[in-house]
Amino acid sequence: MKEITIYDIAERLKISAATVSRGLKDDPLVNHKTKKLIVDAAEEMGYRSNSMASNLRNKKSNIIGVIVPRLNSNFMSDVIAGIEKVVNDANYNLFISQSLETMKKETSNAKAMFNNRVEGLLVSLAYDTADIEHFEPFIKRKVPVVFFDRVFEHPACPQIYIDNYKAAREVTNHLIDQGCKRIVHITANLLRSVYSERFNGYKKALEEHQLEFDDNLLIVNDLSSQAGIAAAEQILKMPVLPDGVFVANDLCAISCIQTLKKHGVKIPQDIAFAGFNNDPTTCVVEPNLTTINYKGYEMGEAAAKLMVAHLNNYDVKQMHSVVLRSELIVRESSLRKKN
Amino acid sequence: MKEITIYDIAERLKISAATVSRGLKDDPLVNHKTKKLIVDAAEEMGYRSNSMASNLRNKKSNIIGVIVPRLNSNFMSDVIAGIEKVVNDANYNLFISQSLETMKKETSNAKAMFNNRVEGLLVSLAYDTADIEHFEPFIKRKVPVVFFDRVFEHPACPQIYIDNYKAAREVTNHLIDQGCKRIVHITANLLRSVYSERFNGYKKALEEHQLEFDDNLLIVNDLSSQAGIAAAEQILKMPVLPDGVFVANDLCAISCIQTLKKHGVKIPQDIAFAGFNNDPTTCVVEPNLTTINYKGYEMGEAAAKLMVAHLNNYDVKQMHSVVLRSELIVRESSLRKKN
DNA sequence: GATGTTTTTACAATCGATTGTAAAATTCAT
DNA sequence: ATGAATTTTACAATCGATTGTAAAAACATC
Repeated sequence: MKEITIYDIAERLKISAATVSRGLKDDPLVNHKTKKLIVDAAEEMGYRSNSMASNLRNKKSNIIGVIVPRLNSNFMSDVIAGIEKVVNDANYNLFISQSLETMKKETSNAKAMFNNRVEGLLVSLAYDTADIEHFEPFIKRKVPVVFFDRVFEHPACPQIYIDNYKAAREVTNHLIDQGCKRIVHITANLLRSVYSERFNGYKKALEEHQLEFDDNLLIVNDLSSQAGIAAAEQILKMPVLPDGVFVANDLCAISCIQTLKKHGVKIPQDIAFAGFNNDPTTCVVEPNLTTINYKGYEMGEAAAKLMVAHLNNYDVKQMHSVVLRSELIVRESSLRKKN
Repeated sequence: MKEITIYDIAERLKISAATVSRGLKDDPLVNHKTKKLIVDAAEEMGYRSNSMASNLRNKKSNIIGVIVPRLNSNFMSDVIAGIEKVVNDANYNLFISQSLETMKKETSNAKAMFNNRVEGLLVSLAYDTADIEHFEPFIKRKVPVVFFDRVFEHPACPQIYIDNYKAAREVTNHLIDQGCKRIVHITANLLRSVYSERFNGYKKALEEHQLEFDDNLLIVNDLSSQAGIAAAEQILKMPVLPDGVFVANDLCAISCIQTLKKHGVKIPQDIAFAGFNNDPTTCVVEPNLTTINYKGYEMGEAAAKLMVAHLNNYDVKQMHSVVLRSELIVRESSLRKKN
């Protein structure tokens, strides 16, 4: 099964390969009639362009790399779906890899991407990534690196995220509104800006209502389902039970709720709950979970669009960060007052 | 920022590019000492191999393509995660695209994959794919096509799936065991073997217990959350309420349960429920949903491993299909007898 | 028909790594 | 030291598409 090349077409038509190459891509240097002959012959002979040869010649790989902590989370698969759509429509190809939440794998993935000469890199950082040295090779070579969700501040790297500070403040305000005075905050590594921002929003809301921040009410874990159970146990052991809990993601919030329920705690009467992400599960758990909604799909789209714009040299160099909309969705888990 | 090539290294060391090329890949034709010189120089000069050049020369793309119905489902993101791991470890790269459940997009994705010269294709078919004409170009060129989950029988294409027939039969048997006599089956396009097999398993179990299959108890939809609500309404309108429901996925089962609950139906006392997939949500819904567990991650791994084996010409040509383990997980939603 | 314009096509080098083969360098035996 | 055997290295062609430039063909003008 021999591959057809432009040389084969050239030979068949008794013209030069250069003309074939130009003819196939609508170059004005080629006569209409010849063009048609070329395209027809290509079709008939089953020609397909060899992207490796063309990439080599053009010094372009046509590949956009993606590194995310995990592929199998609700949020992330939405993001990937959004990225895929935009990138495919722009005729780029996607290389996807996961860091499994470790900086080590993130680094090795980045190196692989680098060696594969991706033309751009979309990144959401791992849980323990402390610096972004490993992206320097890209930045040095002016390969655009765009961060999304779990971002990192760097002058050369655009960011896509939501206003975590504002959202967290809104959530906390809502809980306070509902009469909560002792609000536990469960979150993850405060090195990640998403979590530190949420934490700051939480503190700000407390402050605005003259509630003092209590160190004992802060629980830092990895926000896994497992961690939610442990957090619940920690809460049950508190000398005074809190009356509200704001968890930085839904997964952990839900397992925490379920554990507390098993111990007879009434949600929201005893403890009001709020999560973050609006996972589908939030509408299944009883009571339904109050949360922050922000669409992963749109974040993926936005990040990919920004990347494509950069690669096409559209005028976006001045766009350093894009803040996406997010909204508080109030459900039963936090409703203690009847309106 | 000029890229370093083997020619640059050759010049620096005053040897030929051929030797550099060989030295970098441990060819026995190159002296130990020279090898070290080459590797050191490459390291120092910041050399990175140009995969496009090497792919062109080797006529290999190093790319494995993946086409799935949707990226953003629990099951599928697990699968992708499994595939990613295996493929990355084997030093291949992944091109991922989604058909969005339409044969049309599946076809165009396949064409794109073909033009990008993927070396292998992993496919889970779209909802309405009726034939696999669009994969013929791959098969003709001996590019391995491996189907997983939503498979299609073709002598040249290995398949990875679970025994849907057996699993469905087991689920149905369990419901019958719990005293159900009128069991509704909610499923999707019976063209897809996953669904027809489940349907057959369901019928088989009925037959084994001398229960007659009733056409009115079969509901075919797209198994979406929306469809679950509609199905619940349809059930409520039935002249005689069923006493059991077996849904071909969890998503639809859960929305159906929730709708029925809203109408005062008691689960499992009035109607026992079972789903399929073991989504995380099954442990959140009340009552927890009985379901079939099979790990997407492992399916992804298995499919990718089989692909890599084929590409490496390991002795797997005779492995036409791989059936993965699945298990019934009994939870409250179907437990009417106390053990 | 000679000259000038414009359109169309061909030549040849290039992108960087790979590999069969020939040539050179080294080692060894005598 | 000489020739044979072996190790090490270099030459050159190849993979297929691209593109600047030169050459050829077609056409128009006087």
